[in-house]
Amino acid sequence: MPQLPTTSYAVLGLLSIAPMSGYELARAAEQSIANFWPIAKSQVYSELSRLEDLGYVQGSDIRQQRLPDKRIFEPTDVGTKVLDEWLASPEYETERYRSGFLVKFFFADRMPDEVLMKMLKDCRDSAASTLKMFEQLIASMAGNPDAFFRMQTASFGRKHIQANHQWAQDVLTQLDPSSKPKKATARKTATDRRKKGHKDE
Amino acid sequence: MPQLPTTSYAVLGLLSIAPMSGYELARAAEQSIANFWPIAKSQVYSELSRLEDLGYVQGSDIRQQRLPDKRIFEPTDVGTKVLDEWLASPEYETERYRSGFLVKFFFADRMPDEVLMKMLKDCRDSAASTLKMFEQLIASMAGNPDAFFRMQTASFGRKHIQANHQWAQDVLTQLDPSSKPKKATARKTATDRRKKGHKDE
DNA sequence: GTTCCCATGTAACCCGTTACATGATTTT
DNA sequence: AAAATCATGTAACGGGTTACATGGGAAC
Repeated sequence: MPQLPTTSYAVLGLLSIAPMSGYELARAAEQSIANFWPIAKSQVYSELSRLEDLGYVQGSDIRQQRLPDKRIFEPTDVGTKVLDEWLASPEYETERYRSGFLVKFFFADRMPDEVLMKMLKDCRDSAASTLKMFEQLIASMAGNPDAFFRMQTASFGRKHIQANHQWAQDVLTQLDPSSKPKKATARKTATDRRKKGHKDE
Repeated sequence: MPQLPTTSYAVLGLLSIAPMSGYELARAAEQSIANFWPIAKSQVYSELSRLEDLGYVQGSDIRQQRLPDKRIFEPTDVGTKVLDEWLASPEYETERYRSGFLVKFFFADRMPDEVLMKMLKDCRDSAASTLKMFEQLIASMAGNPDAFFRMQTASFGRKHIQANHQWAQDVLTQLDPSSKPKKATARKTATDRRKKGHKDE
C-alpha cells in the first residue's frame, strides 16, 4: 500500500467516527480539523472517489424525497485497517508553517512606518478575535471527557494564537516609545535607516 | 502588474539586500526566512528566470577561474518598485498552518497508548531542541539594532515553539497521572474507550 | 579515493485552491 | 423576489516538493 497524503487519512478518520455524505463530511471537517488541516469542499469529493477506487471506503445511495439524493460513505474493513496502521505508526507527520506576513515583516526596513504599525495592529487584533473563538470552542468541550483530544487540539490553537498576540503586542510596544517610555528608541526608525542607507559606502 | 506569489517577493527582497547568484540566494533563504517561508533550491532558479522574464531582476555573467561561472542577479528599478509597492500595501498576507501531527492526534482515540505517549514525547523533545536553535539565533542578533526585524521573526519562532513545548508537556502530564498525582484520571484511557466503544449502542 | 562544496538547472508530480456549474427547497 | 441551504460535483491552474542530472575542484 502506497502511503497516502494526510488528507486521505483525515477523511478516513472522520468517516470512522460516523458515516457521512460528501457534503456532511466537508462540513464536519470545517468544524473540527479545519484549524490545523483545512480541506476544500471540492477536494472532499475527489478524495472520496480516490478512496473508493482504492477500496478503502464504500458509498451507498440514499434516496431522499425533498432533498437531492446523497451517497453515504463509510470505511471498509481494509480502510479501517489502513487508518489504524497509520495511527499506530510513530512516523513523523508533516508540519508546514508558512507566513507571508513574516516575509513582509522581515523586509520591514523598506516599509513605511504607518504601514508597519497598521500591519502589527491588524495582526494583534485578528489574533485577539481568533483567541475568543478558540476560547469559546474550548469552553464548549470542557468537562466532556470524550472530547479530550478534540479539546487539546483547540488548546493547541489557543496557545499558538496567544503567542501570536503577545508577539505582536511586544513588537508594537518596542516600536512605539510613547507607550512604554522607559527604554529609549530600541532601534532606528525605518525612515532613519532609509535616509542613511541610500548611499551606503 | 499581476500580483506575484509571496516567494517572488521574498526573492526580490533578498536580492535587494545584496545581489546574489542563485546558489547564494538559496543559501541566504535557508539561513534567513526558511523557518517561516522555505524555498526549495530548484524553485530559486525557476523563480529567478520568471523574474528575469518580467524584467524585475537582471543577471550578469561572472566568469570565474577555479569555480564554474555564475550569474549574479540584482533587482532592476522596476523590480525594486514592485517590491516596495508590495511592502507598502497593507494587504493581508497568506498564513498557512498545517499539522499532520494534530490530525493524527485528533484521532488518538484509536491509537495505542504507547504510540500516543511516544508521539507526544517526540513532539516535546523536538520542540526543546528547536527552541535551543532559536535561542542561539536570537542571541547572535541581540544588541544589533540593524537586525531588529530579523531578530523579531526569530522571536516569533521562539514563542511558537515554546507554545508547542508547553502544550506537549501539558498533555503529557494530563495523560500520565503518575507524574502529577493530584488530579485523578482526567480522562478514560484510549484503551478504555476502545473496550467500551466496540459495540456502542 | 570518496565525499563534500561550488554551481546550475530540468522534469515530473500532485496536492491544494479557486472558480464554475446545476438545481431544488427553505428561509428572509 | 432574493438569498441561503442542501447536495454533488468538474475543470483548470499553479505553487511547492522531490528526484534527477552534470561536472569540476577542494578537502579529508
